[in-house]
Amino acid sequence: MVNRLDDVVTGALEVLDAYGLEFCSMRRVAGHLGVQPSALYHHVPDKQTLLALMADRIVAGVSTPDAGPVEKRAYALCHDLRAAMLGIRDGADVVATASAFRLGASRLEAELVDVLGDRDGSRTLLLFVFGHTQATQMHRMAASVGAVEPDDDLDGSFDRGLEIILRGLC
Amino acid sequence: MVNRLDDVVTGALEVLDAYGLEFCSMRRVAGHLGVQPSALYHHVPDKQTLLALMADRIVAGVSTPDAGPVEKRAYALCHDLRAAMLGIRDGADVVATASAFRLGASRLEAELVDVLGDRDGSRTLLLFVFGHTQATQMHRMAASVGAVEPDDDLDGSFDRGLEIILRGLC
DNA sequence: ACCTGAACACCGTTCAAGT
DNA sequence: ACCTGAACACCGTTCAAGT
Repeated sequence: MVNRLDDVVTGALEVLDAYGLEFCSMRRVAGHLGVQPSALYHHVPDKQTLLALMADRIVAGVSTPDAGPVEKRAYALCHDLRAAMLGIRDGADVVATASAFRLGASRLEAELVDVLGDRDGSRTLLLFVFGHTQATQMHRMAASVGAVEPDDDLDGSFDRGLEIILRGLC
Repeated sequence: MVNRLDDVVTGALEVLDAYGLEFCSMRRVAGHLGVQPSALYHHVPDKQTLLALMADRIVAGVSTPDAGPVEKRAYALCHDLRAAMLGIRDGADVVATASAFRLGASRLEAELVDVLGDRDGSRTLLLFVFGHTQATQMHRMAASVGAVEPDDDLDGSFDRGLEIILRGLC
């Protein structure tokens, strides 16, 4: 079986969605691809790099609308980003961790700075989106296992947090 | 050698500060305490619980001043919390992860709700403090190894982010 | 270019047994 | 109450070698 780097990332995302980050090991990804664990190191120098590539793919379709009032554009980006991360198991964890590593240098942050014209404001907004989405995803997981009573207004809480920051920003 | 739960948490925090979260394994903590790995399970049901106890200890001294204008009290709490997490290697990671698990149910969030009278505002503020401090600590680690040019205004960036949220809140 | 097979130095956790 | 010793089922990564 022949794999390219793209196939490896795709396979890793399939394992992530099926088993969660905790069990998304190099050995499991290799098994899923029908290959020995060591074969992955032909495509990727280490696990951290693979996780960064997975994060890039998760947010690949997210971007800022290029028309409308500043506030609406920022709002739309944040909502898209949240949806993309919620679209795959543990997606928020994967993206947040990878992004923390290059804070100040991520595409999303650069786009937001472009829209808002405010470095610290963009960072504040992004950190909130990551943090809140991680908490949402964690809470949903815990609730689906019955470990906690479900919170039915996580989306509302996200919106209101977003509005607090945008209010302070504009 | 006889250990209590408190000694185990203390030992774990020493290992954390000396080697970082990545190498803060149950086996290493046990070794540090001069005990077999299995001995830890007499004190703690699993690693996750130990990490939660470590997080509690890291923020144990943090609390809201009970006088002054609302904004100053919230500001002081956030700064104290940040300082406590920065006071130990990977402290922000440990506290943020443990807190994400009980969002809505942590002592710090309850105190903040008391001061601000706003659930979503408190959550927004806390998520920012965790996210920004994690990024700060990560960046400092990377800079100290020469992997990245040091950013000399992380503290200023934190303050400005805090002000954006407090402005939107009051 | 892409992969195998074997090895190295680790993990978290369980469990019977000891004191 | 606190711990040992041994085991189980895993990790990430390296490296010589194969096609």
